[in-house]
Amino acid sequence: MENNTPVTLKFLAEKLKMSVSTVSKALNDYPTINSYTRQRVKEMAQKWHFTPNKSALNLKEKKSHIIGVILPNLLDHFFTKSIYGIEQYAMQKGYNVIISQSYDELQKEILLANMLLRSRVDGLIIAISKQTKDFNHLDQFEKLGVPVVYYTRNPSFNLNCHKVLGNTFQGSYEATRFLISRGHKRIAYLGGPKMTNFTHDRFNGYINALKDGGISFDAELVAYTDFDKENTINAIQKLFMTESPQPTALVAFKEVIIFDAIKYLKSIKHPNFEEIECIGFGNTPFIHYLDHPPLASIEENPQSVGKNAIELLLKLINKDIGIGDYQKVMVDCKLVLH
Amino acid sequence: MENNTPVTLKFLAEKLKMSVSTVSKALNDYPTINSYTRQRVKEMAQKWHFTPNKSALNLKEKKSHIIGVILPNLLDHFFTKSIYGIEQYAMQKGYNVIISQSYDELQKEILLANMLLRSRVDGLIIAISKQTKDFNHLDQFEKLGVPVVYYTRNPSFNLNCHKVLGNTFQGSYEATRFLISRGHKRIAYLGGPKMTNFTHDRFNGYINALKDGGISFDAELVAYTDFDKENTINAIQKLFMTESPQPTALVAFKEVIIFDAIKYLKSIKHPNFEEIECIGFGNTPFIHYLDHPPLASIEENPQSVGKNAIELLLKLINKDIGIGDYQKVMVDCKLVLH
DNA sequence: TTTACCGTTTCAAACGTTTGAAATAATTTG
DNA sequence: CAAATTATTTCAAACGTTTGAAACGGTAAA
Repeated sequence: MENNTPVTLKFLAEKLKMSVSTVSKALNDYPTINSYTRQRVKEMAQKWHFTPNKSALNLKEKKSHIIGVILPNLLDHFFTKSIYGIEQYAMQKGYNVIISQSYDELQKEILLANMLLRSRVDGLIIAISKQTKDFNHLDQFEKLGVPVVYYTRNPSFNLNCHKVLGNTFQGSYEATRFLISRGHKRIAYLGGPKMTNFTHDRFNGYINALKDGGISFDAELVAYTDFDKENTINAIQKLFMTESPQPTALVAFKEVIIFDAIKYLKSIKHPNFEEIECIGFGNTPFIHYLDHPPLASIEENPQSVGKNAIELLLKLINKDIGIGDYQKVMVDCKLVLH
Repeated sequence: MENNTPVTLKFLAEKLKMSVSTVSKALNDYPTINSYTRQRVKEMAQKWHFTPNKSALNLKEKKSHIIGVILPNLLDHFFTKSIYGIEQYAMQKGYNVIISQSYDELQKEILLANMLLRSRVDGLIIAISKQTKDFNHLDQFEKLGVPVVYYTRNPSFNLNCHKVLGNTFQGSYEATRFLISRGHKRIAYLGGPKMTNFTHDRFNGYINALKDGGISFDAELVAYTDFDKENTINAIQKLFMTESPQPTALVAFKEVIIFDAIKYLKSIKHPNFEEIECIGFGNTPFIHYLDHPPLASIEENPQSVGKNAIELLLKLINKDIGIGDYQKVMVDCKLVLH
């Protein structure tokens, strides 16, 4: 409008008839700069809406001020909400966030990781794909000094890495205890893909709750699936189409899986599917439209998980924490009744 | 690993005992460079995994290679899917995408717009909030030569701007015709927030379909709402709690609104809510879990809308199209039966 | 008057790239 | 064999910022 020459330090310096370095130092509050000069510079900068050129700064500081985020997909509300926590905090600290989806495919994840590495991101936050068992494509980040924070999903074997996880043990413990308190004796457990440890903790929460509640464990009440409907149906068949006494309640590793389960039981006209009380991880807004909504949801506080992940990552980037000093952050879950 | 000095042009030049400019020109296929030299340079670059430093390039080219995207939220699957179209194409062309959510609030949108402008994005793609009536915060982009593409949501009055829209006229026309073909005589129309024109086109599609189908228009069959449940209930009351003959079908500006409608009708035990045939915009994966799913969905092809938006934006950034030569792109909808 | 020492400002190099102009090397021409 | 021409490489400036070192003007001490 007024002028189309870019407002740079040089521009301000010419207006003020002083050198570029004086202007720079004045804006950065160098003590050697005369306070009157500093004031004049700041006024001029404000008047012209000066903003330091990020590319120049990046070049100088050898940083990109970009954080890479890889997650399986954006259709899962957990991830969508966690992004809000990440973006909010990153933006505040002057970082930009690049979000990319692996669609739970290892090949795609590798491609994205390489892409982000080439983009020279300053750090990476990742929820690994369900296929990821090998971590070469992620280890290269740390080798180059780029910190990586694993969030939500975490390799089952003891990998040395920074992680931010939902306290799924506590989540399924509470859910199971709640079901026990409602009088259930036969509570089924439906677990997720075995390759990521998020199954493991949930299962232990269930087991411990049973023990503490004085109910003996029955392996027939446990089945596994993933995000594939067919596998879910198989699992449901294992749990509900047996000779032994049927389960009257269900704890599932993901709430959406319960929807598939109920739909299937309904389709085969399972005699008392309406009475089965289900609780799963997640808190889908959609739930209220269902005729047979789950009894409760385990709210995973995705926003908090996201915020913790970015907070940790920034500490690593700023070397407040050593890259080899591996951290583990747990975020509690909360049982939400409907 | 092998070495921690950064792989730059200078680094390669020293290895090859030639000047930085030769290396640069060889990599950029300058015809003045000897082909043998070029080959040697390229081999060396490959060997050391050379990638040009983006910050340096950005500084030189006076670009950020960042595209800003502002959208109301990520919980709506339309937006989530449209992002995929945007990101995919942008990444391919060497651009990064910053996504931010306005939560349909004008104040937040203004904040984000200013933030992105200060971040020196090369272009902006925006789905305006439902509160946006004034465009100062967006006009400043074009004034500074930063192109803006409005997508999906478009100001109702005739604003000169670049837009990529779903062909909602065609979408609701087809939906209405389909309902007529199934014998419906009283088809209600439930529209959305009036401030954005996306209501307008949909309504016209409905009207024209009625006309072409030989059904006379009845103002009593039209009501408006937004994303607020209470307003939806009011609208449903207007449509379904009257003396005059009840509607037997419904066309809604958003599919999720239908869920609220059905839920309400069910809760008040509306005598024949199960027979009402509904069609809305959107194609929610969730639909299959409902006991009374809509008859059909109007698929808006969000991915294609996103892709068209970023394609147009990049053309504007590269000045293949003049910033003042306003473009309008329409993406057809498709009726999906369930 | 010279020297020393402030407080303040400016110089100059650096970050990694591109690119027109200038310099050099190689080849052809007369 | 010198001159002209062409092919190839290098120089140097620029993009906008930061920052240690050098320079400046002024005052105080010797």
